[in-house]
Amino acid sequence: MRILVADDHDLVRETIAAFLSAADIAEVRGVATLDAAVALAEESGSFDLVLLDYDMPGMRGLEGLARMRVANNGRPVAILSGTATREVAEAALEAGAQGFIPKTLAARSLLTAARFMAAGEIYAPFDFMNGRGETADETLTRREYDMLRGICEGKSNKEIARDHDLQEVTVKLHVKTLTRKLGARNRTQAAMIARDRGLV
Amino acid sequence: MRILVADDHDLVRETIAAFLSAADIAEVRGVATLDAAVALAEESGSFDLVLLDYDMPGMRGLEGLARMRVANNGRPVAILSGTATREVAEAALEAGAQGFIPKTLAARSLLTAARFMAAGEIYAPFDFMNGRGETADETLTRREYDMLRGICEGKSNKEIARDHDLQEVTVKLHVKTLTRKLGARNRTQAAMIARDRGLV
DNA sequence: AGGGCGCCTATCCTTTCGTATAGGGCACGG
DNA sequence: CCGTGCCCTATACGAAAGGATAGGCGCCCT
Repeated sequence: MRILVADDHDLVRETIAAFLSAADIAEVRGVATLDAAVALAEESGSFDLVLLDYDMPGMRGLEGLARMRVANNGRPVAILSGTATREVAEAALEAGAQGFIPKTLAARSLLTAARFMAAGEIYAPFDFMNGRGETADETLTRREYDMLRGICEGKSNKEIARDHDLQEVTVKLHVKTLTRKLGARNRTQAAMIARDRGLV
Repeated sequence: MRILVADDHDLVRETIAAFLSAADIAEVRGVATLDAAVALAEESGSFDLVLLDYDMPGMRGLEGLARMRVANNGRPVAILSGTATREVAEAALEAGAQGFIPKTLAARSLLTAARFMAAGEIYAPFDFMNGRGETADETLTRREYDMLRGICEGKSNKEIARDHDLQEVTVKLHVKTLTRKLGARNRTQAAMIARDRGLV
């Protein structure tokens, strides 16, 4: 079985690829952009399953899904995301995705899901689709990402403000909202969560 | 020549891998955990050289070295570290490592060292082995590790104090010293450094 | 045209963090 | 026995962080 993992976050991609390789998956390839994924599929033949990160250079929402489906000769393409909402998941399935994989999914489940989708079935985790699983509409804005980067570098609000030519209060505002969105209690935990999810 | 780079820090791993690839190394693989490294070696055959980060999930000190040596069919496995002391380097060589690579090593030297080790020679940088290279006596005490764990979980000093039946001031004291030892400016940066080095 | 959203700012206030200084206790090794 | 290192505590103070409330501006979309 040949699987292609397309994710711009190294850690995620490498880990997933390594895990699938460690299972009985014969060939696992990894790329970091949609263009690379499309090119690889066109050049080396279609894959039994393609896992596409929703937030990846070139994706433009679900436009990238359509391109990939063509490039993969209509064979299974699933969306992978750590942040996207349930609405996005539904839209993805609507648009012909073979499944939707939240990055919070347990590794074992991923393997099951991968086999399932490669076999032509549509996979969507139940509790995610029914709101119970991390509604996660908590997508960060550009500014919030800026603040988050600063936090992860151990900077103070004042420094972050200076770096981006803002007032300290404004930084505090963004920091407050982004920590809420990440489900963190304070900046430190937000930094750790960001690190875990590769948001930095 | 096939080389495997196992390091949980994305940037380091990718950089080393890219550099080796850019040289005349035929195949360079990268993984982020010891388990992935072992699995890959067992599945895809042994490597001419494996570079193992000393601070990486699953390593448990030099236990991981032994596992990897078995998984790689006794072929060269070297230890890679940005923090470990000279004592660790010596212990690693004692335990059968093919070499010890401080991350401060120049890129060119790395290439030389890699070829050297792949050829079966034992590599250990002279000035590192003789004390001049980063004594790194900045080793944390038990208590400081306790505090660090709390910090990484996003807890407040007060909570950490309660968890360990201490006064808040005491926690502050330890936090201050450990952040100094780690070269961090504040708890958040200390948490990130702890993560990067796998101290948690 | 109005509503929603992202964004910026302001004031005010409380809590937490970080640092400094100054002790006492305990264990270990020279 | 005394130094050294680790640990705990106390008081105190300035600096950050965090939270609440309120308002203004620009943009997009229906």
